[in-house]
Amino acid sequence: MVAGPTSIGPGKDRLRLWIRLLRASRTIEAELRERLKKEFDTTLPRFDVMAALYRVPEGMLMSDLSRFLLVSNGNVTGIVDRLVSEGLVTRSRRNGDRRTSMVRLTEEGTKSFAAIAAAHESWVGELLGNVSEDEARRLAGMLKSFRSNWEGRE
Amino acid sequence: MVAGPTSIGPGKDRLRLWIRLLRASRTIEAELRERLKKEFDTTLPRFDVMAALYRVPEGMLMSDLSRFLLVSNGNVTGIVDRLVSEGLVTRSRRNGDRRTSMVRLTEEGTKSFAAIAAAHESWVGELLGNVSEDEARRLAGMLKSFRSNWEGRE
DNA sequence: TTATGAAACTTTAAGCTTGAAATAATTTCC
DNA sequence: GGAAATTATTTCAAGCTTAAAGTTTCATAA
Repeated sequence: MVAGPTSIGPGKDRLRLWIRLLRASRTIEAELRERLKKEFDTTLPRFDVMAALYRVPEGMLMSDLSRFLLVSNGNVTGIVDRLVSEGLVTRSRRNGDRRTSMVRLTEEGTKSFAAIAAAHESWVGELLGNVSEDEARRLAGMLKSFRSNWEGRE
Repeated sequence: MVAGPTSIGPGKDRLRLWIRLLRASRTIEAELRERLKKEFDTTLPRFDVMAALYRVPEGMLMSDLSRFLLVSNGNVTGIVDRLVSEGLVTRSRRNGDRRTSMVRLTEEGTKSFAAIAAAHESWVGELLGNVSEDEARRLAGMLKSFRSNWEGRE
């Protein structure tokens, strides 16, 4: 998935683009993962969940999280389990529908996330440093169509 | 990692770019993974390893694979183990340095990969269909700097 | 009402992934 | 030559990930 095109032909440019896209995201992801671990003793999936919840103080359902983060249901269960056991989020099952549970950041989780997010943003700025802000805008525009249909805002 | 920016500020455009990049690659990766499973009963990591080996008939060392694919050493061990047990690759330890083993595609592995790669390339073309070939070239150019330093070719 | 189906979530098994520790072989340098 | 450092790889524990199967709850409608 990270190797070069195995043939030349009509789809060549798109294939090359895909490989570059993947290499770029893997490289950046690996660096962010390592720093999250070293600096904050946390992981990327935990960060993702907390980032999603941070935007929505009223909380999210498990299935919302799963859709938003583009990962499976069962996956979210495990990550939230660990976040709960660390006191960073809560599951509350006290609404009308007893199948669902609302997941929210705790106060500690909110505080903790704010600090991590600040570092995270500056890391991304650093890692994408060789992309000018202008170029970043253009690139982001081209990638817009891949934005999940689920989320209206950003 | 996939949520929107949590603040506005100087790094905003780069952060947005990173989030779009990540969403795009996760979306495409998920689709490719699913098709590889359904159509060829294989996985993305196995495909990656085979793609790397396909380009190099003389084979690669475990550590070459690890560097090239941007994954850890231990990871490659497991994937290659499974490919060996499926008869798709071989490990040969018969060169001068007895610490190393040369990993190669078997004849069956080569044949198998060629078929998968053809489908893979057309899938990528389809999934990136809304990016014109011209746009693909420009985007790929912008992402060039993330190409691993290790590989000279592509 | 009560069966039938759908929805939200969890569990499970298998595989992927990492970082760190362990093993084994080679190289370096005294 | 032999100790010490380096290199290549594997093993391990913990966590992430998926798809599929299972559980509980809700909604629909006969």
